[in-house]
Amino acid sequence: MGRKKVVLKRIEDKSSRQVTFSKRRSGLIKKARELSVLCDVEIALFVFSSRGKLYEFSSGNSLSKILDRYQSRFHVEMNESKGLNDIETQLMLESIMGLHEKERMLREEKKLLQRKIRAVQDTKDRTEVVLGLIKHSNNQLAHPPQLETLSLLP
Amino acid sequence: MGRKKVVLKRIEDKSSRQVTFSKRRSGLIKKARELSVLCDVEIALFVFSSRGKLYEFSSGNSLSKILDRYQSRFHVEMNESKGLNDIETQLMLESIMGLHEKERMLREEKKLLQRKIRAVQDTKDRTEVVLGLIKHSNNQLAHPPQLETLSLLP
DNA sequence: GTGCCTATGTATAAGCC
DNA sequence: TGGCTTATACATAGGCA
Repeated sequence: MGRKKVVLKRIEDKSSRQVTFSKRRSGLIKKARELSVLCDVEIALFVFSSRGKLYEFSSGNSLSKILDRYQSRFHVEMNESKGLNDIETQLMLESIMGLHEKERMLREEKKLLQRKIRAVQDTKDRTEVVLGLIKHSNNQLAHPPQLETLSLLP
Repeated sequence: MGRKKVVLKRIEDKSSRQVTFSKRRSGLIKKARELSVLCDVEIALFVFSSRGKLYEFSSGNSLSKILDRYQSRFHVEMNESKGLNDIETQLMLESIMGLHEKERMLREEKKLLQRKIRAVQDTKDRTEVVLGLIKHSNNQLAHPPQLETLSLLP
């Protein structure tokens, strides 16, 4: 799927290998998601970069429900100050908290972006209404509209 | 990739769903294998059919090695001496994984939204250029612009 | 269900910023 | 660096046997 036929062998050039990894990894995850949705099956996919970073996809219907339940129970336990004092466990907790915070912030950003889209769309719509009025008005007054430029409009 | 564009939604017809599952499952596994070879990375893929049958692919290293790596990403030792039992620790790790995935997906959504904003802004800009032309043209022809409506514009 | 066929939609190797 | 574009290779939906 590219300019050249690909040979199934480790790509030796580091840069090309990185680019291919990035492209194919996202393609693979996309296809995993499609398969899980189209065929209503559960899928778990783990991809580790050579530097150890993990990229994963999991459809987990039942799994995610279990996790949600687990997470809420987990927060309750936190509030009740159950004895979780092991240093590594603490680090893990902070990791979870940090991720929840990140998620919250990203959702905020998403809301703002969507609001912005609506705003821009609104002014665009109003502008087009005005254009419609102008066009109509020009026709009514039998002015041959010098407005071929209108064809520029989407 | 077929006679028709596919809609990302569960295929309701059982027979088609089964055929698609079979085709796409092998395609997915093939691509997972290609990625692992071309980019020299480790991959584990699990697909559960709706009847519970497991189809899996995992690159070179044994599954257990990959899972070990998955678990050790947060420097957590999976043993009884750490105060949490295996199930709880496992669930917590999976919870972290889920959050990472959420974060990734939110970032992607954000990118898409920003792209959308740019697109809408572009058509808006073009529309306003046209309006400018019209206004100019009307003035040139000494038509008192019946265009107070223009004040609606931002 | 199983396998091929082929038209068509997708993924992606290169290349250009 | 990462996005975007283009030409091509690939995957696969719908058919048919």
